[in-house]
Amino acid sequence: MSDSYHHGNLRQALIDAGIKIINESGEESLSLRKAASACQVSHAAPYAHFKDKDELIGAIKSSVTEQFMEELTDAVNGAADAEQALVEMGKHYVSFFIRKPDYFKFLFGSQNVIAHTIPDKSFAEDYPPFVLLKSTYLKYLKEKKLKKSKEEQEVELLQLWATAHGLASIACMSGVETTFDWEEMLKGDRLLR
Amino acid sequence: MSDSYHHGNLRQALIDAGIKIINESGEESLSLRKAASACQVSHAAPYAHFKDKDELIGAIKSSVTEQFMEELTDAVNGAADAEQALVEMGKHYVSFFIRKPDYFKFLFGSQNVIAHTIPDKSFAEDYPPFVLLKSTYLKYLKEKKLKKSKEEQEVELLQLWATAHGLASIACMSGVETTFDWEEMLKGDRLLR
DNA sequence: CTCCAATCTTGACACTGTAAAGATATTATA
DNA sequence: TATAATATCTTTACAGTGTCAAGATTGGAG
Repeated sequence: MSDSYHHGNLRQALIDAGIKIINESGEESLSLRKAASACQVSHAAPYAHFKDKDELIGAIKSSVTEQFMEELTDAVNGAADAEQALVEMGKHYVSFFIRKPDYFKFLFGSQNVIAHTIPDKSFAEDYPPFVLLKSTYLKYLKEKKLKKSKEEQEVELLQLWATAHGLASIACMSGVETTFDWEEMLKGDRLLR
Repeated sequence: MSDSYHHGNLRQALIDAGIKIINESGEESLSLRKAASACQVSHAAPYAHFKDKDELIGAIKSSVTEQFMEELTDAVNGAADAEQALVEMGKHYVSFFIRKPDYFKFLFGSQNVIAHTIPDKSFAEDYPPFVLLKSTYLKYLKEKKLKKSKEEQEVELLQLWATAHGLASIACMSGVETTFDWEEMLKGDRLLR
């Protein structure tokens, strides 16, 4: 308990410090030494918990992805039916990153989130946001009693994901408020019908 | 002409060296000093041509974007009609980055391409790939004699762009060959009709 | 109580971006 | 053409970075 030498929970503290730094001054200013000193610990202490700077970054990405998933899950659970759940999920997929563009740059920037988050990369079948999208979409098909071939389902799923992800990317890239109308895109026989 | 002290065209040489480094070992391994030494020049020489590392990176991004535009333009010009031009442009938008995932990470990664490429950021109205997409789309509307409101046009344009960009992003992220069917997405009353 | 493994510190190294001061070549000026 | 101004490049220096090695400190298992 004597907290001179042993921090107690340095691993989590480093992750939190990293997130704070990213929020305050962006990813590019995140360094192992800054995170360490934010935890009042020597510059080499992180190496007891992370093999690499990359490993710390991977842990931070997982943590941010959990935040992201929390919002998506809430959006889906709060919807009246599966169709609205799809709409709300897409809306939040985009608006989350518009509110936190630094998160988007961090997650989908230089490195590979998916490779970081999931071990075996069988496309994105294990990537949490995609898993949630897929299950919601399947519920939607059942709800509307729509019969589609596997191929058609894959195309629609990928298109839904790509549209939301592309919008988020474009918005975060340009830094300008994109006046997109997500409902307009989904409805009107465009992506869903 | 005595090429001891003065390089002759160091600015362009640095850009080329940067591109080569990115292609060979990714963006994260690109440093001013490496680019300088690749041009057989001292490590501070770049500062005669670029205020910053950021400024060199901006120049490289412009150069890569030109390459990208070349392929898109060829695709559009080689098409029989405007509809096929739209399809081909989208196809190449994605496949270009699948062939060069490091380019995608570099362009749309940590920094802001659009802010780099164009001075005043009025959304993306000046971003070359978007400009080409827009003109092609308008030609397509005229060709098919389709009347759409300004709002509907904007939604469709943004959706086209987001879909292509999202697919590229997802493909480059996961690192896995995405078996997407671009034509399937565009045709079949999905994005175009 | 002792010993071991986990955790943390200290010191060192190579590499980075960038600034300042000086050297050299090119261009403009007179 | 001679000289001055400017652009280009080198050298030196410094703070910050990731990472490693060696040692100090601690909590816990036996």
